[in-house]
Amino acid sequence: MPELPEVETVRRGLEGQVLGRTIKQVTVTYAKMIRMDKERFIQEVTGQTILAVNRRGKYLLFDLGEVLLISHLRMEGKYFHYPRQAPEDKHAHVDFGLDDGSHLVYQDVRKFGTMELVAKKDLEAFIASHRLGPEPVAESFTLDSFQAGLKRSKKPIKNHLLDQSLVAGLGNIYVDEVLWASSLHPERPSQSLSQDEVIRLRENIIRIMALAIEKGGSTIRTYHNAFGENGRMQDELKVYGQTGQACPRCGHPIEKIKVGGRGSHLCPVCQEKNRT
DNA sequence: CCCGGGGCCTGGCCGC
DNA sequence: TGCGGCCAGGCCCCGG
Repeated sequence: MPELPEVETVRRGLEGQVLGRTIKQVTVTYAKMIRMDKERFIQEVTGQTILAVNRRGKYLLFDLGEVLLISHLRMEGKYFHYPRQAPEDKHAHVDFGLDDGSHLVYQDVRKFGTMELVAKKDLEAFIASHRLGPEPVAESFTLDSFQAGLKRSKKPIKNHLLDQSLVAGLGNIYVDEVLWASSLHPERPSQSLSQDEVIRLRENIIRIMALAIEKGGSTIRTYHNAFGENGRMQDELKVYGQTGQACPRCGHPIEKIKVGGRGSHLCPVCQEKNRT
């Protein structure tokens, strides 16, 4: 489940392998993941050079000059880069043949990932239409806008952080981690947070996302080697996947509950629900 | 407007 | 052992 740190790790890997390469040929074997006409996608991508590999939230942005190829890995999407022909793989859905004879392959067991082309000038509109909040860095993710967004909503804080609108990039793992670090119960209504709690939460989001990027992301369930799957952040996780283990802060066993239909790990003592 | 639930997918796991 | 059923989960869409 790639979240922002894992996508950033993938981005860095891709940058090292395909930057400056020209796409000579594209093969799409699962058309539904291309969110536009498949033939038009192939036609527009073929012959373009990868000028940069950027990222916004959990989206990868391949800069092809006039257009951006926007790729979302969703749950299990992965990129593989082969120096020659790619091996047969029933989970490989898109194959980009590059001008040095190498192949960049998108592989996705669950077929949830998406690819689309967006004109570079329409990037801001794309971001706005997807209600994508700021990157979780201090300069972009301001206390004022975060606080204002929380004040307007009764939504449980966990659901609110997952919807990407207040801040981009958090998924189920890192939301559980930042809420634990902030001693906040995931079901606390957004608007019930005190100013001190909002300040702490924001700082923990910025800190934990930066740490996770530095650690190369988390490797939770490895099926194969791929970009971004050599992470070390899993060793730093305090609550995610730690059901029954002692809370590192108070020693009470970590519990797993459902919040908004999602598995949520928490310490019921440190993250008491009925607090200010 | 908000919220909840279903759909998209498939492999792994559980229980019988 | 085999198999049915359920779960995981980001995001979108629909209905209330």
